[in-house]
Amino acid sequence: MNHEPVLAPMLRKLRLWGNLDAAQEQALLDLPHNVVAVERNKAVVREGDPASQCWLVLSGFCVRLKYVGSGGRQIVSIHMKGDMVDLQNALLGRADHTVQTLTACTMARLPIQAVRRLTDTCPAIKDALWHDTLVDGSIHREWVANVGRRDASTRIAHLLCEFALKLEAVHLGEQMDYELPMTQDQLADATGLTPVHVNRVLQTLERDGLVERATPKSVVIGDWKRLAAFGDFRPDYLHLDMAKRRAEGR
Amino acid sequence: MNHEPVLAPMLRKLRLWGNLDAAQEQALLDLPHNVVAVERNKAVVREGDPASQCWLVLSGFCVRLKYVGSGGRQIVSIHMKGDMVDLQNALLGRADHTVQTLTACTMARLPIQAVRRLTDTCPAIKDALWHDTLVDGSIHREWVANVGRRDASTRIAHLLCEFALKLEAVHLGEQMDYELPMTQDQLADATGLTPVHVNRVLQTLERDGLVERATPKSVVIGDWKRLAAFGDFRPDYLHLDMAKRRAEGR
DNA sequence: CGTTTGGTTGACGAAGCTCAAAGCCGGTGG
DNA sequence: CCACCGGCTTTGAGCTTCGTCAACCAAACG
Repeated sequence: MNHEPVLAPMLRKLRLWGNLDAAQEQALLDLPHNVVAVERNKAVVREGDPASQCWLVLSGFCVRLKYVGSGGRQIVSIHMKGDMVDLQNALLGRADHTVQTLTACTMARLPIQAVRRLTDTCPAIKDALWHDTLVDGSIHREWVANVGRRDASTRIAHLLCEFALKLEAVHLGEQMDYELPMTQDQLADATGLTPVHVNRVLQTLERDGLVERATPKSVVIGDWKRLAAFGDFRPDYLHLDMAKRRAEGR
Repeated sequence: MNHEPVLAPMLRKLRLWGNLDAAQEQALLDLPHNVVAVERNKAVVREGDPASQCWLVLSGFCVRLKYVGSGGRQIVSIHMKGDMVDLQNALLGRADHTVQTLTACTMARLPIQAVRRLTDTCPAIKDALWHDTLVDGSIHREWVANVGRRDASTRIAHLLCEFALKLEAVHLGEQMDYELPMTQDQLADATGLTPVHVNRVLQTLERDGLVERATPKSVVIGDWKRLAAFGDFRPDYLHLDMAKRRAEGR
């Protein structure tokens, strides 16, 4: 059987943002890289580090996060297969946030100069990557609103919806029933809450029939429409056309 | 005397992000545009609208914000002279957030196709604009952390610091003493708090000698270092080199 | 089997929210 | 010049949501 190129997941993601011709796609796949196995809960980039590498997630899940003075941590985004998780840091030259794995991951490390060389010779690729960072920004804005203006249960429901939809976009299948790769501690760091409170909120969500949880980490969304409504989730900010269809469709 | 070109403030900002040669700078200044006077508290772009124009702030202040289901509003960023306040919406094609003035503003409206045409013919300009959107993303991440993980007074102090530093970057002067162009309502929308609570926090900040407020809106930062420490403000996320010097320097 | 990691529970406390009223301008019109 | 008005700020009292602390539990793993 025919092995898929290592960097194919990145390509699949970038295709969402624009059309690339065969030569451009090949150039992307030919980017120099090493594949690295990273264990769970490891920081691959630390806030403040000079950043010269760009990390691409091939399998597993990771997050970007920031520490605040009081010792708290705030997760600012969650990433999965195909995400170039550190393009921002690498292009800006110095990491303004930490990148950490949630689960064991396989990641590809691309030297940023090679990426730059490619974007400089190929405008379509530069556009795709730019677009990717723009969508990233849109998601950040939604998170500011989520954390700033929604109450705990709405906030968590919203996060569960976003995660489900992103999973689906990557796997190109239905993901209304998935494993959330985060502990309640980490969920708390993503929502600006306490682990204890996250625990209680999850219980009420379950009691209200909005999710089922066979094991602590498994999430089954019984009624997508109801959860999305409860979580004030309108997927436009993901700028995923597929997302839009789905949210209305089911 | 020699009139400055209308779009000069944009140029001044973009120069922070990279070197442009004279021809490139001229091309930017020559972008087609109309100048519009916008009164206070007017939305120039609404969430959900198709976005085909890009707005540039020439004078005054404006914000980007999102509405949530419960009726709340969350301001996601604050903008001033020289900021291309709607590049993100315009490039993504549909507005994922609202753009609204805080004060009366003069703004320039650029057709996004013209901007695209320019970036397509001139990679250096595309890079500068890309960089601008990347810094924007970095600021968003800091806001997620600010709103998610800092308590009310730290959060407000942080915002005051960010504002002071951005003012300074634009005006190229000292801005430890400025007019905050926001009501306490708006400050609340930017920090995810209630107006009432913002009011009380401002009073404690004043009582503790961290700021002085001759009139409600005027802010005088007596001791920059102390306010920055209190507000957990480390300016690296602004990716403004000047900012760094200043924060340590005084 | 112990140990570790994460989840669950309870009692209590505090930060911040709500509601409502009152004060304080700066502007406008009589 | 004064009275009124509207937008903003300030204050108070009571309440809710969420945080803290501390213990206990359950599954996973060596």
